[in-house]
Formats: sequence, C-alpha cells, structure tokens
Amino acid sequence: MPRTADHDARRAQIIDGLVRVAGRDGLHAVTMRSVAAEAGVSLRLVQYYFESKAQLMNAVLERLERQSHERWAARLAGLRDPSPREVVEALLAEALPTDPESRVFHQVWTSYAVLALTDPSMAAQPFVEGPDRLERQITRVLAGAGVAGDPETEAARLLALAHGLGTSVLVGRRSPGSAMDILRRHLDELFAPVP
Amino acid sequence: MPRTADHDARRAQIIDGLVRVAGRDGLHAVTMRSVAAEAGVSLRLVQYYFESKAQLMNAVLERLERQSHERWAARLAGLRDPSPREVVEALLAEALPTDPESRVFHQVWTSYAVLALTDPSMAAQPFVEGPDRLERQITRVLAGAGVAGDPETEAARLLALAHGLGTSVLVGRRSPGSAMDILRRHLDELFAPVP
DNA sequence: ATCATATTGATACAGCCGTACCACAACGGG
DNA sequence: CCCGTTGTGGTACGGCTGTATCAATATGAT
Repeated sequence: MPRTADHDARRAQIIDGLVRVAGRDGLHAVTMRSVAAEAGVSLRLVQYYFESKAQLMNAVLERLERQSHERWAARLAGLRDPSPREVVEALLAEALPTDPESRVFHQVWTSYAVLALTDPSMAAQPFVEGPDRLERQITRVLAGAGVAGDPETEAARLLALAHGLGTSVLVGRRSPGSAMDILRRHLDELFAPVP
Repeated sequence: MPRTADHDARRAQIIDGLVRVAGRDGLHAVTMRSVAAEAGVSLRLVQYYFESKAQLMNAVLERLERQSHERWAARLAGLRDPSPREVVEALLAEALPTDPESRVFHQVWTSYAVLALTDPSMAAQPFVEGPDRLERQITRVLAGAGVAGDPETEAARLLALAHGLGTSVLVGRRSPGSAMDILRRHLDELFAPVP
C-alpha cells in the first residue's frame, strides 16, 4: 500500500467547495473547475474522487441531507425534558434559514430541488422523503399532545407554513425574526388549551 | 414600408417557447438555440427580437408577471358579489399549481427566483414586490371582514401557508386537491364566527 | 415593375464545459 | 532496495454556448 491520504476528508473538502460556490454564485456556476479552485485542489483531483460531475452532485446532496439530519437531531438533543410544543418548535426552526450557514444550506438545497423538478437523473426522493419523515414525526408529537384538530392535517399545515416562511426569508421578503414570530403565533393557537 | 410582421406576436411566440423549454427541461436547458427550435423559428430570429440572452430572460420574467397578474384579476372578476372569504380563497388559489398551465408557471417562476438569489444582474424585485402586493391586498380584505387576530399577521400566515403548500405540490409531495383542502381548513378557522 | 428596407436565414468564432489521456511523485510491502 | 500501487498534476479534445457577420428574401410604397 503506497501513500495514503484521508479519502473522506478530501471528499468533504471538495464538497464543501461546491457548496460555497453554489451558495455564493448559484448552482449554475458550479463547474468541475470552479469547485476545484474553490476547494484549493486541481481539476484532476476532483475527477479522481468523483468520477463524473453527476456523482459529485449526488454526493453533495447526500452530505447536505446528512448534515441537515444531524443539526436536527442535535437541536432535539439540546432540549432537556421538553414539552411537545418545544419539540415541534425545535423541529420547525430548522426549516428556517436563520444563521448564514443555515441560509447557504437552504439556498443550495432549494437549487437542487428545482433542478430535480425537471432532471430525471437527479433523484427526487430526498425532497419528498425528508419532509415526509419530518411531517410524520410532528404528527406523532401533536397526536401525543392531544391538540385540537386532526394531527395529520395540523402537521401538514405546520410544515407548509414553515416552508413558506423559510422561502420568504430566503428571497429577502421577511427577516428570520418576523418569520419566527409568525410561526410561534401559529403554535400559540395550536397548543392553546381546549376550552 | 416592406412586409410587416406582428412584432409583439413574434416576441410572445419566442417567449412562450422559452417557457415551454424551461417547464419541460428546466431553466438550465434554456439556450438561444433550444428556444428557437421550440418556438419554430431560427436562432437569428431570437437574436433579432432580443439582442441578448439576458434581455430575453428579462422579457420572459415580465411576461410571466403580467400573465400572473391577469389570471389573478380574471379570477376575481369571475366572482359575483363575493364574500371576503371567497375573495381570499380566489387570491390564494392562484398560488397553487393546480392545472398543468399553472404548474409550468410556478415551476418556471420558482426557477427564476432561485436564479435571482445569486445572480445580481437578475432583478430580485418581482419576487418581493409581487407577494408584497398580494399580502397587502389580503390584509385589506381581512381587516374589512373583521376576522380575529391582527390582519397583517394573518395575511402573512395565509400567504406563507399557500406558498408552502404550492411548493409541496410542485415537488410531488402532495396533490393539488389535498393542498386546497388544507388551505380551506385554515380559512374555516380564520373566518369562524367569533364566539 | 422595382427597389429600399424590414425581416429572416446560414454560418463563423472565441470561450467554457465535462471528460479523457499521459506523465510522474510518493510510499510501503517484497 | 525497488517496484507496483495509489495519489496528483498538466493538458488535449470534442461539443455546446452566446454572439457577430454575411447574405438572401419578401413586401408594399412608389
């Protein structure tokens, strides 16, 4: 076995380069060359670690998905003996582009989703399964908390609202704070004690 | 004066070609050549009517915006002596990709919005001003109807919900019917008679 | 009829894209 | 020690892009 470099670290370095390019200049500015330059490696190296651009794009999507899942789990783990409302609020906060890092994530993720609308080679599953999982999880919490209304419908409504608010923040139509306010107001209603 | 063609009709023909390409294959598949082929004209003609691709892209955005505004006015005009709730429902129905035509519109519009996130040459105004106008209009109706809660907040919530639902329909996570159901359920609550 | 000009067509060009290919540097097992 | 495997760099190639250039056609006022 000759010299061994940290394969995974290199891949992560390149993927992060792509995410930075996509976040700054848009997904259309992502080329093998621009990614290589941003990651500080040669074009050949990008080709070496990802045989084709399609594989690179896919790897980025997987990494984004995993990172999202981790942030989302970490946020839950940070709560000590949380109420159902706190759990739901934590889950939905992840759907809003609050800090710059989260903003880049949502921007790139949305770019991918739009691409997947028309590109058959790009799997549409992540954009359906991810929210589906989240919706099921919220449904469970709502059902357990005994809120008024059908838990499934309320979960769907919550998720759609959060996503819509997230988009308006992304395009600069609303501040993260005001989006969070609206979301909390909705939760106030939902978790209001039944009369 | 030699032969006279309908300038505006030609421009519309080309723009419609672009919208079809963008709707079918994605905005990344939009090239001067693909648009020309789809519109059934020569590449040179596209160059003739739109000096550069940037101008073409801008013209498309303007046309989409105008069409949206027209559909939206037509929907309102179709209501005879409508209740506030009917007005709001009509306004929001336009935000959902129900028929195929509306679906293409939303798909292309979203592609443009994502592009505008990073491309400074692309005006971000339409993606802010359009929803803003709609939100103000809904605010006015809600205030006039005397619904519970702050009209501005409720209008913002409604719009975000509708947009979120629209997105979930677009990515195939939900049917237009179920999205409309959730929206109506929300309106039921909002317009419920105060006790 | 005819001709100036509005309109359309074919093609050339420079640049960027993804990918393929060739050379070689580093390094650990024999 | 050294050789084959693994990692890295440079560069060439065909194809597609937006744009520019050179012609040709059609038409209606004269």
